[in-house]
Amino acid sequence: MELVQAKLKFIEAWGKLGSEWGINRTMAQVHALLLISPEALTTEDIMQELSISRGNANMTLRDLIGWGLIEKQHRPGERKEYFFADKDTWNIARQVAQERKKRELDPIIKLLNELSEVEGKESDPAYKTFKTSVTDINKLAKNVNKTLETMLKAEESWFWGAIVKVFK
Amino acid sequence: MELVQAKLKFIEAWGKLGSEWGINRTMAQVHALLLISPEALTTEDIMQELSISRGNANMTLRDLIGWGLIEKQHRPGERKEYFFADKDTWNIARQVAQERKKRELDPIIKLLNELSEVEGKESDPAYKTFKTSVTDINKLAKNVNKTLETMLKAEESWFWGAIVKVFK
DNA sequence: AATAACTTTCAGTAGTTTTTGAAAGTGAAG
DNA sequence: CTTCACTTTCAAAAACTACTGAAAGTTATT
Repeated sequence: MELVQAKLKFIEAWGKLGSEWGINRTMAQVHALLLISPEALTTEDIMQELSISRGNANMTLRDLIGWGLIEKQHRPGERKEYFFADKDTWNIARQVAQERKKRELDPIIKLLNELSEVEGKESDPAYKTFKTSVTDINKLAKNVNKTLETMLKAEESWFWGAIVKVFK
Repeated sequence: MELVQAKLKFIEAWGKLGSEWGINRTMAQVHALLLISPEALTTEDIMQELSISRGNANMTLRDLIGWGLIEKQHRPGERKEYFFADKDTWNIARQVAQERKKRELDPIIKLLNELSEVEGKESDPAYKTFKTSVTDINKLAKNVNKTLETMLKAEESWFWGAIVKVFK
């Protein structure tokens, strides 16, 4: 396969994957573009490569910075801003995991803890079923949380080494 | 907290979580409703509880069956169909993991393998950066894949036991 | 074979999210 | 203090996704 087509395929696939995970397609595509680009790019470059508007490019870049996935670069003597992506895949995975944990897992754990406190009679089937479901989901959520926390702190090689050791 | 409000909160939260993960909000809410319901429910019940249309309820229930999260139940002497959710949280997690793996991870691994084959000169920075990114993501994806496969086969207690043992 | 009890479909509508592009903002340099 | 080179904002439009409800379809019962 040619590099040019391969790049297009990669950008497209990354965009699709993003949108399946609740991440805006354009954001994922801009990220993909920067990931495979050896040089930092300007807003103009990105607009051209992906055929998107200035406004869209600007917002998307801001969001990516918010997720900790890309950074601004300034070059001496130039007023333009350049953007480049962290190329370390493990960092990317951690960044994304951290952001989603904060936005999604943490609030749901908080809620589940509250819902565990609901009051009712053991003899009421509606109560019993509710309580059991909530308690079980809570346990699962806490295990996921613990594992994520370990991952966030861990080095890649150690993490997968440990996992593989147990699961082989 | 009262059971009635707690149920509403749970359904709302589950719906929100679903939509953040690319799962239709209504589908997640119907699932939540069935999860905390001790009895199997009819389409009619679900329409009423969640104030949704017949068409929506029907499509959503079909999708949930497709995900392996709920089942139809027939009662002797009745023509109505009843629906109930698998209440085992670990099964739910596995079902969802399996479905998403099949739809998302498997295709991306296939593509990454293809993209690893791209040809070019080592001296071309565009080529080198592309290749490195793709190779790294590929490695990560394969590790995730392996872990998921283990999870899909595993018993809950064994799985978390193993994880906790390593990460404590 | 007619009715009744239900389920499924789908064209149109409503609601949500994303994108555009022009205008406003910013601040460095002359 | 004005211009210039850029960045940011945001209202309106477009694109996308989800939902409705009436009509068509299905199957059990009489």
